[in-house]
Amino acid sequence: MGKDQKKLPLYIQIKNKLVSNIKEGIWKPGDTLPSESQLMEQYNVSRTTIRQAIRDLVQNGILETSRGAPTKVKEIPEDGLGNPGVIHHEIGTDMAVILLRMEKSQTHYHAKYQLSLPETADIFYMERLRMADGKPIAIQQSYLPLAIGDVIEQVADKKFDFFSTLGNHGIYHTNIKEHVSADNATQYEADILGVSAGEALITIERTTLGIDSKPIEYSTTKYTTKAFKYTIEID
Amino acid sequence: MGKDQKKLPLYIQIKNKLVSNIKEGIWKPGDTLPSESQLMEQYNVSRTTIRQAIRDLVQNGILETSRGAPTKVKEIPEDGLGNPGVIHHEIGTDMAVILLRMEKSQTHYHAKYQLSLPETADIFYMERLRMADGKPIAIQQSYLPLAIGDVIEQVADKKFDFFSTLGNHGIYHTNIKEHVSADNATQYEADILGVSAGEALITIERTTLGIDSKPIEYSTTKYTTKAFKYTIEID
DNA sequence: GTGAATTTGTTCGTATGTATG
DNA sequence: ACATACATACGAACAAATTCA
Repeated sequence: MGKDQKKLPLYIQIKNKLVSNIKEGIWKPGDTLPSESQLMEQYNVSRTTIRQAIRDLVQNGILETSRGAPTKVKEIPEDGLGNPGVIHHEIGTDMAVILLRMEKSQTHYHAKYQLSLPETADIFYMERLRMADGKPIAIQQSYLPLAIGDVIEQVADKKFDFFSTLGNHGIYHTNIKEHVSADNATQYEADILGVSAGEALITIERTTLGIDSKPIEYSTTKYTTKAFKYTIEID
Repeated sequence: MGKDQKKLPLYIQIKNKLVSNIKEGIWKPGDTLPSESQLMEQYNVSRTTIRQAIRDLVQNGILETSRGAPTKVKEIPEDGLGNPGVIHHEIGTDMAVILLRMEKSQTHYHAKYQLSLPETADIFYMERLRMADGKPIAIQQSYLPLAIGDVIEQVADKKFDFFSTLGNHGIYHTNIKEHVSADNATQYEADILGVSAGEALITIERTTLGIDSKPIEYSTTKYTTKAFKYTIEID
């Protein structure tokens, strides 16, 4: 790790140490952190400093505090993105996913650009059909760096949403950028999704950054409008 | 104002007082606040308390601080929503708006519900065509409480985005909820927007809350996909 | 279920660092 | 260069919620 830490404010240094502990899996989602007094001793700083670091991380959605109870590493909600403010809601009760294609590829240059990977790099590619109650609701194409792909390869056909899996491996996301657009379904898409050709679909193009600000996922998902709600709430 | 303030934490009370000053126009966007020491004297609290109140409001996007310089009321960016994270980008250089309809109405019960208004209340209704470089890009229907409507009535056919106007009248928004969906254009919409019937449109349904958590705007906007980008970024 | 210990939340005071004007 | 303003950091005390013997 960079030793430029020396010039950074103390509370930032503490913040980095806490995040490291989470990234290295020493503290997992749901785990409780040492109390503020213990952290004061451990890092030899005042309570003010500890609290400021923790406050920032709570604000970042990494930690969770409540009066009287120990501070916890925030759980990644199952089948949720865990990104405060944006709510994807796929409508249905029995959610499943069908793996259409999965490969390590050298093409997909467009995706490599989004993932800040060199053109020579291999990339993990995945096409999946998202289902609700036995009916298709979306086609999703995901592109991942190989290191990340290895982690979710085993759950690609099981986990509806794989961010929780990543979290369990200490891979967190701090920044998500989504671009929303609308398209008319092609005949191919219409056939797969069971709608009429030309029907309006919602397309979501997503780039997810990890804690170190490097991309960990790029995906394009086309949803049928009937089974999908997209809501943004900002405070 | 409610006198339940007595039981609230001091810094919350301070926060409310600061917000009041802004809402009442005593401090306008761009104005500088009194220094922290002055506020300490004025409200007879410690610097910690003042700073905690200010920190919250900075986080809320109401205030703006920088080292060495006085704290300011944040400006509302012209033609921007000012809501960190969500970026609407209407593509074009010469933006204009055409007022199609404007009235005080007693119907539109659906909108009254969204605005938390009683069914007996009058409502301000407005339908506008948003243009870029002389070509239509969206149809927008806005519903506002009468008090708000009066403020923007004079600029309805001039201001492309009226949030800055509201800000100048001390009306701020702190919470925005948007629902994004896709529709196929009806013949009527297609004619107005100059596209083919059935073409995919992006529909954005928006509810905006003021500082006091009461709705100040509800709108539905249908965009052509060619001239509109919707991006969300969350940290 | 009670009560004591623990833990986070709020608030004061003070001192020093650093950027602005 | 200087005064002013916000940023960081220390220490201390009490309040309020939770946890656990």
